[in-house]
Amino acid sequence: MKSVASTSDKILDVAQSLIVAGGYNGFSYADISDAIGIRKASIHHHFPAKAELVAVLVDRYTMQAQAGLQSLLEQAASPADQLQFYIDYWRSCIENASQPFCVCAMLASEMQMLPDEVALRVRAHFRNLAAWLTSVLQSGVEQGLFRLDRRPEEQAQMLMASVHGAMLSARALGDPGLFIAVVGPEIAGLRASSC
Amino acid sequence: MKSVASTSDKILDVAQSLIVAGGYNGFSYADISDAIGIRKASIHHHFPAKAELVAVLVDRYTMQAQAGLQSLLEQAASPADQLQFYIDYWRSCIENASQPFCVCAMLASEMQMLPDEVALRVRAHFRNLAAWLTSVLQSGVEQGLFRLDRRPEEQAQMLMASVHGAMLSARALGDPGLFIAVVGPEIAGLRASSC
DNA sequence: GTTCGCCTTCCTACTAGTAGGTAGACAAAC
DNA sequence: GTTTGTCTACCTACTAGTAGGAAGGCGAAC
Repeated sequence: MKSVASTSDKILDVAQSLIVAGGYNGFSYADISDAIGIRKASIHHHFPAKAELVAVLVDRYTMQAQAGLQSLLEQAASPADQLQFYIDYWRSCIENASQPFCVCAMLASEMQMLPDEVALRVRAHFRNLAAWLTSVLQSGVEQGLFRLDRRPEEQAQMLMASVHGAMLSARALGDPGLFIAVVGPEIAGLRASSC
Repeated sequence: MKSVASTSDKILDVAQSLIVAGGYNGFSYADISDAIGIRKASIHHHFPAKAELVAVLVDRYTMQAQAGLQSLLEQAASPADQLQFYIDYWRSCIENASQPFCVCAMLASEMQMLPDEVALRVRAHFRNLAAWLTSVLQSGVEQGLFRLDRRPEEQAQMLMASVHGAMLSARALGDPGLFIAVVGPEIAGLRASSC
């Protein structure tokens, strides 16, 4: 029994894929209107202002991401697997083009001209992701799976930057395989056997 | 004897800083008009269409970058120094906020909805930068300065991704120091003494 | 069990303002 | 005397957002 997505969910879904493609200024209420066959004014009924729509969208994205990362902690056996599943998730998103970029990475690039309510939430997502990576690396070190050159929080920032930079290169050069070509070696280098 | 910048150069300068802040859709002819005290129509005299303006801008940026990277090869003694000067350049750009992001990295994030003439040029810049980094790493290996885990071209892609990802993190978290905190260790890991 | 009022959702029709772009006049420079 | 650069004035299309109303669901009052 699959419940049909509500109108506001459909609006957020479309808006998200439009943001992934072109950022905050890269979509309009008219674009969403065309995509889901509803009038512009009806979208304003659900989300009075654009900044609010995107703020809700980022909240939803952050919560989904947090839930996904949490379930990775519970399902994947070791920190090494947790990291591997995380990048495998993005690899498949990029390779089947279902979501070829992180919404928050996209918005972060426009940080300087984002409404405050959106900028705040994007920043929170970066902090959450960095914290998750830090804890996974930390656990890996404690279990003797990883040998890090730096403190876990520094190494986590390096890894996060690699992931976002790899997404960007894959997009810039039109080569989805570039993502894993960049990120794969990066996590391989963290393994205890590397030195 | 310093020649005064021409109007078209001033237009490109302003457009560049606006793109760095908000991307292709983040600026308008009216914004440029306000910034340099000239009418919108006068900008259209120099650059009939927006896509053309940005294409010229990216051409100029790519040529400046190529010249800068070339002079780094000539001025810096060793490949290790060349790499160091390259990231020092970006560190200072980010820390004094003169240019806190790479124009082409910014545009690359919007690749999917860029006019063809712009997308083409952005992609070319990525290829140029990757090629430069590859040749520097290659030279470093030949001189026994670097020990790489991967082929130079792969390692160059990883380094480029790190640089762009570090810019993004610095911006997202509002912490300019994060750039060097991420990229510094990354190039330190390439040095022959690391293993 | 039907009428009443409220709420949700969507609609048509509109606003003020901004987008990129054009036409043509004018003045100075070559 | 033509080219170059700027201007005023304008255009069409699109932007986010608003006003006001129609259709239907739902629970309580009668």
